[in-house]
Amino acid sequence: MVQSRTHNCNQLRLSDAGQKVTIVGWYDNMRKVSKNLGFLILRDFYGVTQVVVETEEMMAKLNGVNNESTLSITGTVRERSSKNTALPTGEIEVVPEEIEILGKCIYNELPFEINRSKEADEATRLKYRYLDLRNPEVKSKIVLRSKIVAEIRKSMTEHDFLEITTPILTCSSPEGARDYLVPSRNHPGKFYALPQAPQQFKQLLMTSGFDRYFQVAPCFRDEDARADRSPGEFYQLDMEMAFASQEDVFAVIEDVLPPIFAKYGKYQTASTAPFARIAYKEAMDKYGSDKPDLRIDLVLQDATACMADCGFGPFEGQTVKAIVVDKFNGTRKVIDKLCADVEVQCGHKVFWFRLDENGELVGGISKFLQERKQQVIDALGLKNGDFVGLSAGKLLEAQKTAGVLRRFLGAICPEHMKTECYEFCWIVDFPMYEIGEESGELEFCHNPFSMPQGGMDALLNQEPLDILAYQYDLVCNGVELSSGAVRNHNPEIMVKAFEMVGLGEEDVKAKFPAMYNAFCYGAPPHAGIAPGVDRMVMLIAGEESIREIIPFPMNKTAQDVMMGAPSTVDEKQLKDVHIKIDITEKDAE
RNA sequence: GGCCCGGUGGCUCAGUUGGUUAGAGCGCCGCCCUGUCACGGCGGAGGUCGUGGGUUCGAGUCCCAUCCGGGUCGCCA
Repeated sequence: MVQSRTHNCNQLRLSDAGQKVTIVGWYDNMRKVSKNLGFLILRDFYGVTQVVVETEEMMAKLNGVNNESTLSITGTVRERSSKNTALPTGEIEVVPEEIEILGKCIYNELPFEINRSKEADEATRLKYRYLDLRNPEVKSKIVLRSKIVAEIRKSMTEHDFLEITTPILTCSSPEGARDYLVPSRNHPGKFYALPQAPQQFKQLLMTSGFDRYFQVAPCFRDEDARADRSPGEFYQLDMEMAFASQEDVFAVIEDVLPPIFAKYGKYQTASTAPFARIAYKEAMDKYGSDKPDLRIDLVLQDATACMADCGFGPFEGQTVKAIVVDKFNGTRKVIDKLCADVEVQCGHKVFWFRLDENGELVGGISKFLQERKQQVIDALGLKNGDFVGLSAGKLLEAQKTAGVLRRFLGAICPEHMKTECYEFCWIVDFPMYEIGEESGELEFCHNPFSMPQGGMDALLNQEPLDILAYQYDLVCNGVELSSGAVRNHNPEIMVKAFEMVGLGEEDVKAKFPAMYNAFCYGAPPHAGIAPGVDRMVMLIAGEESIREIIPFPMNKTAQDVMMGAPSTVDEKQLKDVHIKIDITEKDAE
């Protein structure tokens, strides 16, 4: 019978000296200083404790025991003769009387050293994730995630929201991302789908009379991964409020999130209510992005007029955007790298020149501007020493390119970027419709369920491209955390909104039957949002890769290399669900 | 699917213009060491240089193809 532990490995202090204790944990390592003297470090979830092995008998018990085996050690706490102030338990050690091996590690060499697992190849880390997670530094991010999620639940509950779960097996939705499909045994040829988000269910909850709903909701989308986007599945803080406006939603988020960011974050300060509200159009114009990083104080200017017909080919007939940067003295090498980085990132070239300390236009494209020097200086408000970065193209292209340039400039100009804080903002007033790039026809810009600003009147009387939606994004430090909207709860306006893009009542009914029908029975106006939990934890933890904050992440190609998913299944299983595998030669390659 | 970066002992990486026997740190194994805490000292094992083909007297290095990993664009209403 194993003696149960009396203390964890981060608990014993000098005041415990003389006590008989039992501690358990992993054999972290042993510093062996002589034949019969060694210092064994025992590690558990809570910390480490030193065990001094100083007898032949105890040393013999550890002979042949590999690192990472689990041990139970019973002994007496003793004051150390040489203390380690860096450790909470550094003033004491345990003198063992009994050593029991609880779980052998049969390998004397591991895929990577536990305390340096973050340096190992990522595929290896994922395959041996259970070893990777033994690294206290890696484990701490999962602990952090747990604390953040607990705090979110607590705060949402205090704001009178109810956590309600919604189905994981539901039906495929006709728009959006690719679905994960689940074949049905009882209904041959039919499929469930895993929800891309609980969108329709939460709106149905509102229609059912629930007033404030939230859920830490798993969402499934079969799309390719990014550093900040896990493939397959992710979590949202999904919430919805009945009889609520855009401002009601903002108020809840502005109350719930900043304290959590400030409490657990890498940075201790976060925006307070109210967050900046920036219209979509203004964001594109000033920041060249619909997810601007407000820590950077640089803004875009329009330089189309003052660059017109200057003879520089790439500007010919294009919109030109400029970013003026003072106190930037990057060398030619730094500027070249900046331009190259932007081009790699967005595929478009950027250009530059400088107004030097003597008031001369120098560098980059300056020779095209000498004749109109004063005009350029006046138009852009240049001072001696200013650097000017430029982008060109159709309006949106020029804006986006300059937006990327702005981000890179922020990263290399410490004077222009606050780093130790979380800057939130709302992007509001998204257009309801846009002209589709491929179709050339009017399409929904975002979510077809959003309420157009001005309601039916706007749909009937405004230019379609001028109609704005009650649609908003939450952005923090240049990361899009969430989209949300005031929903369209009025079946008539919904049908009209669909008619604008060449669809009609039948399409609404076909695509969203439950929601459409429900709204015909008296629906409350409602609004909501769903900030991504993974991205929030990533920002709070200050991690660059989303895999660091997910307990068991998949790799870039949506495989779980530890479990071997996805995997083949046997014929019987396929037969049960009426599935025949049809792999073409091309697929098999 | 496009583009970029990478793949060399268990781990991290170096490897010059193509040139003899492919190196280092960590880890592992053995011996020594009575207060270590990134312990130290001495010795040792461990490599088809992702895979296949080509150029060459000679390829880790050059060329072609391919696989794998990461990043990015597309995609993610």
